[in-house]
Amino acid sequence: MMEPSPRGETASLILQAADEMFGELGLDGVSVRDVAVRAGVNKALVFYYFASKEKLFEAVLERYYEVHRAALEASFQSDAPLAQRLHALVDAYLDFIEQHRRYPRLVQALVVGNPAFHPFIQRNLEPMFRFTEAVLVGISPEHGHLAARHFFLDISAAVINTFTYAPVLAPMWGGDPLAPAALAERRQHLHWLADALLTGLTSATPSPSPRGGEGRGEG
Amino acid sequence: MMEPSPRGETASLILQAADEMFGELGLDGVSVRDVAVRAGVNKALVFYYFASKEKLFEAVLERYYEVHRAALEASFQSDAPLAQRLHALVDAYLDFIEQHRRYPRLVQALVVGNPAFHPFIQRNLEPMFRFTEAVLVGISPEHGHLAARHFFLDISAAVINTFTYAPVLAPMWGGDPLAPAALAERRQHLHWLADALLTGLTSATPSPSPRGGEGRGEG
DNA sequence: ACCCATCCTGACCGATCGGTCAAACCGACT
DNA sequence: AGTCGGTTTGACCGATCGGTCAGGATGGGT
Repeated sequence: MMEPSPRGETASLILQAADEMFGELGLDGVSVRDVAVRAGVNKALVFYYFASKEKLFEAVLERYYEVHRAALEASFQSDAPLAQRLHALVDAYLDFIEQHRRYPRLVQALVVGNPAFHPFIQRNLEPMFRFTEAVLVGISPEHGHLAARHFFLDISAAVINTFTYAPVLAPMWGGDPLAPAALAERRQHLHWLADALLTGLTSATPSPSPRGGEGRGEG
Repeated sequence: MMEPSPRGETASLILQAADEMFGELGLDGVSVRDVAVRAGVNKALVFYYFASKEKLFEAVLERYYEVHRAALEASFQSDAPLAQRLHALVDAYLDFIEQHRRYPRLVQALVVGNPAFHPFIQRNLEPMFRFTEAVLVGISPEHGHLAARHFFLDISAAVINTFTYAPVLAPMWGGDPLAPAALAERRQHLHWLADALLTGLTSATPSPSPRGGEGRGEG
């Protein structure tokens, strides 16, 4: 180990350390000192390469967002049947998170955290939103309670909360919800969920209220 | 309302201030000094009534959990049709959060935050989990990808993420997703979602794979 | 040799944090 | 009058935080 740090890699050492620590302990759970120590690097170097702790955090996230976006787009085949495209979308999401377990905690913490990050999140989330929206174009109405945006929210919530809630759900789940077998079952369920939504959508008659007497309208 | 003072007047002043501030800025975004100032009270009094900042945070959450649990249970009518019971459950969840807008941010931040809180969350979440599970008993198999636990996760995720993601979704949503009209639409969608899941469940044949060739099976 | 830009260091800063403490306050009871 | 328990105060603590700075190394170009 005479030359542990090949030149020019300092920034990525810091980025990697920040990735690991932020993903486990959150933005406020980690100090710049911690990151520097983990990276085996002087603390001042963190500020040399990244303007601030927040910028470092964003740099970590930006990397994830890029890969995530690419994974979603790669799953897209415009000529495949709709159900298959939806399954592919769910799989792409699941696969990506399985390979980047720290990602969901990072984004979730970011969303409920400092509002100063919201523009950053929006900038990165919007492409994925538009993309998922496009999959349902033609099948889902543009407005109303069956619009694509609702399904984007349903599905991404079901996927991401699988991971963020896993640690607290474990006792009720009867074992770790992120164990391979449990995760495979969850994937199966999410496929089933996509099918159920699709069936509901395609068989939906234009008649507005399928069931009587529970209109709760706007307040 | 939300329970009177647990002890004297001062303690509930602190609790109320902590509620407001934690709900907006999270555990780490608020200092004990901030809470004391907001409550118009000496900082040392916070530690006099609550052992630590974390205990104060838990006290805030515990109050919410109690009301939430009560709201869910109140929505339960064992003799009503299943679909109606599910709608009532969704409505109870939505109504509760609408009336306590800070709650979802609090729990979400708690889940992705310090793991030391996990036992606390589990203690409070489990009753609601068991309760929701009971609604589907008989209709949902005990094991496998259609077990009740999956639906608990799907629905609670769809409901809670409606609120936690609202601020970042606004630009894509075309307006505030928490505006009364948007929220009413979301409620309609969630009812539709519950119906779609129920339809899928009741019409499900015992045959395991409804569609060929994409088994990603258990690992 | 010199320069210069990049990379790196360790010491340092002011601010803020959660938490403690001894003392003071205060109404009720004897 | 005294005193006693619950309540309140302000000063204080050590630790840690994000961030800065002056200057030391290093290496390639001239």
